[in-house]
Formats: sequence, structure tokens, C-alpha cells
Amino acid sequence: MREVRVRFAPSPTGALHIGGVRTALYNYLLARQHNGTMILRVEDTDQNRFVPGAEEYIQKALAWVGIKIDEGVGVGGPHAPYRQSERKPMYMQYAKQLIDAGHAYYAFDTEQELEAMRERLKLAGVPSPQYNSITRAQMRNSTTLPEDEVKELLETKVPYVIRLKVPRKEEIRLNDMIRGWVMVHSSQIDDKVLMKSDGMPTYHLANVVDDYLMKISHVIRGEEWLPSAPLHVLLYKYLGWEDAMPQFAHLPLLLKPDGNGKLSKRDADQLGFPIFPLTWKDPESGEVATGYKESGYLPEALINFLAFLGWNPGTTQEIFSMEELIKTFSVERIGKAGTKFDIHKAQWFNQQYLRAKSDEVLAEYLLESLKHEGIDCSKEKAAKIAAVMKERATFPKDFWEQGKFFFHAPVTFDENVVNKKWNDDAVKVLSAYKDAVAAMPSIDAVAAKSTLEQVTATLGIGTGKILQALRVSITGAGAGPDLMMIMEIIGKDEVIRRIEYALQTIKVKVA
RNA sequence: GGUCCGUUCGUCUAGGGGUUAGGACACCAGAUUUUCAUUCUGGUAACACGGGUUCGAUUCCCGUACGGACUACCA
Repeated sequence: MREVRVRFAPSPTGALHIGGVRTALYNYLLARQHNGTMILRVEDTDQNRFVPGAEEYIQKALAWVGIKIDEGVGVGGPHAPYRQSERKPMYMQYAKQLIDAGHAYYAFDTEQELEAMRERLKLAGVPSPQYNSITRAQMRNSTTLPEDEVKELLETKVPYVIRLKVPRKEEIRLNDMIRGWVMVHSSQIDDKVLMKSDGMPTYHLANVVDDYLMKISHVIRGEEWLPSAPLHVLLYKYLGWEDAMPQFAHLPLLLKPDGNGKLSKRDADQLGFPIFPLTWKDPESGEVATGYKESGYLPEALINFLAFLGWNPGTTQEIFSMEELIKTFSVERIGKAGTKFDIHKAQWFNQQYLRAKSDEVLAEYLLESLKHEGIDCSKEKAAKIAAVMKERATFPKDFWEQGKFFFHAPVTFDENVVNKKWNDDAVKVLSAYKDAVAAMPSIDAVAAKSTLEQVTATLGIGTGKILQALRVSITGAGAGPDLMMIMEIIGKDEVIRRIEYALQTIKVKVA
């Protein structure tokens, strides 16, 4: 196998879609697996669609998920520049080469003329009007105009484009790594514009030229490119680069979770999950779309989730680190069908990865939230809280959001629990327990429990009957982690204070 | 409309001419837990349809249906 060189080639027209991250990932996995090279190339040949900040966003997003670029925008390399706009001068010679070989031609048609042609063909009943081997005979181009007129037009700088001269009858075949042989008849391809009138190449030319010059071995990209892949094959052939043509792999698309259609930002917003890796603020509209990072997804979980959207190892293993993915990944095991997006699975992965972390690391998440809240807390205490909370957390923010009661005494109490469990027995036990705790030098989980059992035994009341009442007085809620540990963490004085407050407040409420 | 691609539980998927069609997520139930969560056990649930080929097809072939992509001087 030749040296593996793959590229991720987004166009900087906005934030990187999550599907794009997956495409980048598959490229990256293949590169790493074969000690190859991962290239980032920016395809910014459409100057009208340039969005400021998009390129930086793409780089940051890739860095965040752990996809390292070996060569390309931001890092440089032997084939620099990697931004197509900066490569502009390089493309014309190849277009000219095609013209000289009779595989391309100049076209001077105006937008109006093109429009008129399409209209005419539509009226004639042609299903999809094309600029092709038949119609080009009626258009204003170098295949129809006299040579000197063409020369003159070029010299007088009349705007022109260069089009590929697609043959009338030819079967174009392409061996896709995922789909096998795909055959397309040349009559289905029109004379695609190769060079635009602004002197920029179109995607088709730029992509082929750059892949060739950059010695790309595999083109892994979304399925939306499949229809134009035969055109690219044709270009390789006409440019004389057939032997260097990369292998193609067209990935199935990411679809909406419900119903059908391509996954779009709109769906994500509606269904409440991110579509972008990082939060993105649209510079035009000012609209903000929250990212996976900001929503609390861990990059390694997102990667694992994304890797499984369309690919699977064929075993029952589901948790894969990037290193394991690199070892196990294979293009052959990528599926053909579009993949509906299910955020539940992403959450599950996140939970798995979160739990695998040490209490100390988890404590950092809590500490970070606390910093925002302006609450001081020792690392030791945070680690203790993290330890009791980790089984119920899916996101880093859960430690704070579900554990606020560690720092704030409850002001209100869960009504359901109060209605069901707050009774005379509970009040009796709590009062006695409060006094018993006050008599203790300090409180820990074991002592808290044994003391409680002593109190209930003396009063002849089952511990289980009043435990919910104790919990609600300490945390305000009917559910949560081990109560005894909670009491140990908040400490003796706080326990007494909270029970007292509950005794006063809830009694008043019931009476 | 045309061209191309696709179709196994609700979702991601394994599998492959003869299987009780396997796993995971989600969901439901039971057990454990003083609660919730966790964990464990169990459960519901799928080969789009119609023709072939074949002793036999979910698997191979052809249609149909459905879905998707593409159909720009956008990528």
C-alpha cells in the first residue's frame, strides 16, 4: 500500500457540523493506523461565502476532539499553502493543460444566456437541462466560435469560464471502498465549470489538483460527493494522473433523529442537542448555537460516539479510546446506509467516560462550577462530594446542579415527601436525633447512622419510616445520594441547623 | 422530474441460503438500595413489499415502494 495521506477539506462557511467532525475522524483514524499523514486543507474558493472566524473555529474544534493535524492550515508543511485561495495561481496551468489536450474549453456565455438555454430545454421537455456535448454546440464557447474571435474575447478580457469537455458516450466507473463499483454514464454529467470568471477554480478542479499535488492516497468524504465523483475520475484521467488517483470512500450521511432528511442545525435546536462541537456565534445574525463542549460532553465520549455512527468493530466492545479506534478502525466495516442521530447514545457514552474518571478529576468539575457561584470549597471536600455523586452524573455540571444542597441549606421542601412522610413520629425522631447529634464531638457517616438507630430504637420507631423525613430536612428533596455521607460532608453544626429549620418550617406549614 | 446511493428491533448495528436472527442505547418489569441513581436479572421489539433462482431465502437476482444525496461560475 502506498503511503497513506488523507485530508479533511472543509470550506470555511461557518461552524463545523458534527458530521464533518466524523468525516475528519475517519480520515484521522486511517492516517494514524498506517503511520500516515493527516492534512487540513481549507477550501475557500468561493469568496462570497467566506465567514470570518470559521477557519479558526474548525481548527479549534478539531483540536478539542483530539484530531491532530500533521500538515496543513495552521501547521504548514511541504505542500504549503493549504488554503486554496492562496493557491489560486496554481490552478490555471492545469485548466490550460486540459484545453490544450482538447478536454476543456473557454465559455463566454452570460448568466442570461445560460438561463435562456435552460428555459429552452425545459420547454422542450428535457428533464434536467445541461451544458453538455449537445447543448455546447449552441453556446458561445471556444468549440463553436472562430479561433480569432476567441482570441479577441480573451484579449479584451471579456469574462469567461473554463469548462470540462465531457464526452458524449462513455461509461465512467469508480470503485468506491464502501459501495463497490459505481457506474455513471458520461451523458449524465454536464460540462462542469473548472475555472470561474473571477479566476478561482471550482471545487472540482481545485480538489483534484490539490489532492494530486499533495499526494493524497484516500479521499474519505460525505456521500453528497458521490454524484460528482465520476467527474473527478474523468479529471484524473484527462490530466494524466490516473495512476496517482486516490481511493474513494463515500460516507453515509447523518440523518435527523426522527423522520428523515439530513441532520441540520434546525433539528438540533428543536430537539435540544448540539450540532456543533464548540459553541458558535454567527457573525452575521449574532445567533448563538451551543456546542458539545459547552453542553458538558467530554471529547473522548463524543469521539467514541461519532466513531460508532456508521462504523462498528464487529465485536461487542463499545468503549474505545482514540488509540483503540486507531488500532481497530477499518474502512471495510463502515456501513452503507444513512445514520439517524440519537443523542441518548451520546449521553450514555458521556456517562461511561465521566464515571471512569478519578474523584480528584471529577472534583475539578465541581470546583469549577463553585468558582462561578462564588463558593469556596476545599479539594478534599469536593472529591468527597464527587465520590458520592459520580454514579448519578452524566455531565460535569451535574455535580453542582444535583449537589447544590451540599452548599445551600434547603429553603423549600419536596411537598410529596412532606405529605407522605412528615408525621408525628418523624418530628419526634428528628428532635431527638438533633439533640443526639449535638452531643456528639463530630459526625461521620458511621456514627450518624448508629446514633440514628439508637434514637429510633429508644423511641420504638422504625428507622426506615422516618428516613425520608430526615433526608428532606437535610437536602429538601426525596432523592439523592447516601444520606449518612451527606451528613458527614456537611458536618455536625450544619446537620443540627438544617433539622432545626425543617422542624420549625414544616411544622408551621402542616399546622 | 432525471441520475446515483441506500433499506435487519423505536435508534445504532452484528449476521448471513437452513440461526430460538445476536449485541448496545432507549423503553418496561423484578431484585438490590432507607430514597433516587447505580448495579444485577428478565422482558417487549426487526430482516420494507412483490416476483424469481433454490429442496430451502431475511441472506443471491429483478422489480416496486419508501428514504436520502446530487441536479450552480456552492462546497
